[in-house]
Amino acid sequence: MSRHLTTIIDIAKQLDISKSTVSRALTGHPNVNEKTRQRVLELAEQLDYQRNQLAISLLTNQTRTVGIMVPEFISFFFPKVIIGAQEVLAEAGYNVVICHSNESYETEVNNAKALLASRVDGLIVSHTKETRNFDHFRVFQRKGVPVVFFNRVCEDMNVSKVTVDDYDGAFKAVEHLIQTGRRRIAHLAGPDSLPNSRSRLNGYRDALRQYGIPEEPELVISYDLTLEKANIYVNHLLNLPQPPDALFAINDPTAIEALDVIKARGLRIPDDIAIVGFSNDPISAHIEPGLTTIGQPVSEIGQEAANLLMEQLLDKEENKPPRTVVLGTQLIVRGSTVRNPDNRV
Amino acid sequence: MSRHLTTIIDIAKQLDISKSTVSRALTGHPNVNEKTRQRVLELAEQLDYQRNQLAISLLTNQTRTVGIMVPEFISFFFPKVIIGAQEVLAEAGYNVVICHSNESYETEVNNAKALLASRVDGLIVSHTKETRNFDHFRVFQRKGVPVVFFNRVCEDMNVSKVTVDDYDGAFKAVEHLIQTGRRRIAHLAGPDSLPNSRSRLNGYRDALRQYGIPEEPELVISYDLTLEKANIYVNHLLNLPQPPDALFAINDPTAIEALDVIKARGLRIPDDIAIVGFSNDPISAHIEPGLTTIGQPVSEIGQEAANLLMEQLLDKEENKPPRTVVLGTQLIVRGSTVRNPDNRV
DNA sequence: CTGTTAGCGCGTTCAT
DNA sequence: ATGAACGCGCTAACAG
Repeated sequence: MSRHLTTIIDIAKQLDISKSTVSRALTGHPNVNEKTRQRVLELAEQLDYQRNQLAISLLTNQTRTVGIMVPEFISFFFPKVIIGAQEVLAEAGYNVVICHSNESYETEVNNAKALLASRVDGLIVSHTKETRNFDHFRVFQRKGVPVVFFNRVCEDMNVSKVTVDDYDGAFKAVEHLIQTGRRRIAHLAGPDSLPNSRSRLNGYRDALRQYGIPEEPELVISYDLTLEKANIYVNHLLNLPQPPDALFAINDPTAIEALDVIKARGLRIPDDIAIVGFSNDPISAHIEPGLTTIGQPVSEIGQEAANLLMEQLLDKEENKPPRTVVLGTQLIVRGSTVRNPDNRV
Repeated sequence: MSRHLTTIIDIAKQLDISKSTVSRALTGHPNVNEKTRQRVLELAEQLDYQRNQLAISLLTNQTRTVGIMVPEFISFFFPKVIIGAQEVLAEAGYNVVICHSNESYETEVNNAKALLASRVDGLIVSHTKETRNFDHFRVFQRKGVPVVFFNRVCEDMNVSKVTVDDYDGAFKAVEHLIQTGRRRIAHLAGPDSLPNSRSRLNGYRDALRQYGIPEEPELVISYDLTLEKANIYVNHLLNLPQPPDALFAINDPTAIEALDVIKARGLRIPDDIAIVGFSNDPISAHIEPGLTTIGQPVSEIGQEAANLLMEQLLDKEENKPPRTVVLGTQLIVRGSTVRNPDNRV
């Protein structure tokens, strides 16, 4: 296994011409004899010639590759965002390198280093729930590699961002619970470190306030987004002297875990307790009862992120200021909040 | 934004030493004065120096990067395989580039070219359902870049492969249906082009045969794995003069679609018709009733694939022959086949 | 211990 | 229309 791949020099030698000519023929340069070009192209084909992207990147100082880093990609959300971004990026001739940090700050830092070392032209990222320090992302900025955050965004960095209106989504979710008659509405919130979980908490609070319902501190629990903890806290809420009559969960997996716990305890949904999630995970439409949730335009998040990145990539010189795009959400009503939902989606 | 990243030459100039010394200091070469090393390390830190992986790869003719290409990654399966592979690969110091071909042959070919151009050291791949021609993978082989197939494997290529025992899994699924009293067992099969769908079909057939149940051709339908078609064919089966009393679906999404159709028609599961899927998708445990299915060791598939690749990567010289690893499956009984499943997983 | 030189594969001047 | 020479950033071989 010699592992020597054909280079333009090999082709040049065999054809007894210079490598410059081969290079020109291959890249479609106008100044090259049509017959020579044919011979080069033929031999290249015959020899399985593949241009070495490494050499070109080294030469041009751009890889036409962008990195996408996500905290996980088991749930449907991040893969779908990635696909959305990839559509736009591929269209523009960019390759994509996908990394996942596994919700680990350390892995995130390492991935960032690897991405920088491999000289990506740009970075699209949603950080881990552990991330407090963003220096590993600031390096990109400092080196002129544009960064776009989505979903989980660093508020302190002056870069483009894509989010959904988490505040509004949460508000709509809680408003829906209130309008269907609930008064003791619990909220399983995410870690305080994530801006979107703070926004959702604010939406929850403001909805209660607007409808004149006092907030009960014992009904609001922040947790680390693991299902084990979700299980514990749902049980805790149900064991309260005055248990809640509704639960607004930070995301669908949490809501589904809650639903399982509640069903296992023999309570009826939505009669005894109603549940709303966030994100419209595909599972939500399939469970019994269906989960009322807040839908987000997932692919669009990816597309927008890619667009914002392209904006920075193309206007290298003009120094376009970063932009933030906030996308809308949608209340999707299913059986976990009303008996006969009409718009079962 | 100058986009000039610090190089060892910059450091060398500022310290008035040669770039070789800088290189040595940075890579931990023993032959370098400890004081010089300190000065270099300090300045490098201060200047945000990041080694240019491109240059090193060009030089060493290896990128320490492996490509993983999958047909899709919305379902849980492929992401989980990727994570499994990544664990092993990261441990061995390899980076991973993830591509998805979106079940499109054309995209697959393009991805393969890009991966080759960016000089990955190896490739782990599961091909699209459209793929009939494997020349774009053979190029890797020819160039000495090891390839490992998993899940959907090319039978004609002499490379390492990881699969599960699809035949045995299907056999167990159908046997379970027979043992719980079903006789008219339909099978929604995958496209004939996929070896694993052929194996599952064979398992189905042999189970029937072994239990003396004649195969009814009208009960076996091959289709393209899209949910639209699944919907159509399930309805078709139910409209048969003698509808089936059980359905073995090629995978869980298909089974879940069938389950929805069957419930919508007011039939009782498992009394009127039983359903078994394949792959143990997380959704399966959450739907009503739970879906009986065949579990596969998903992360292990990824880990094994990575191991087989490493084997080829390390023994470049010795020319180790490719190996095929076949992993076992597990019948997981839930409510879609028996009223009170005891081992609800 | 350190500096010099060569070369990885390619595109791009600048000549011819 | 073609060739020679240079350089992208780095490591390694060879001299000191």
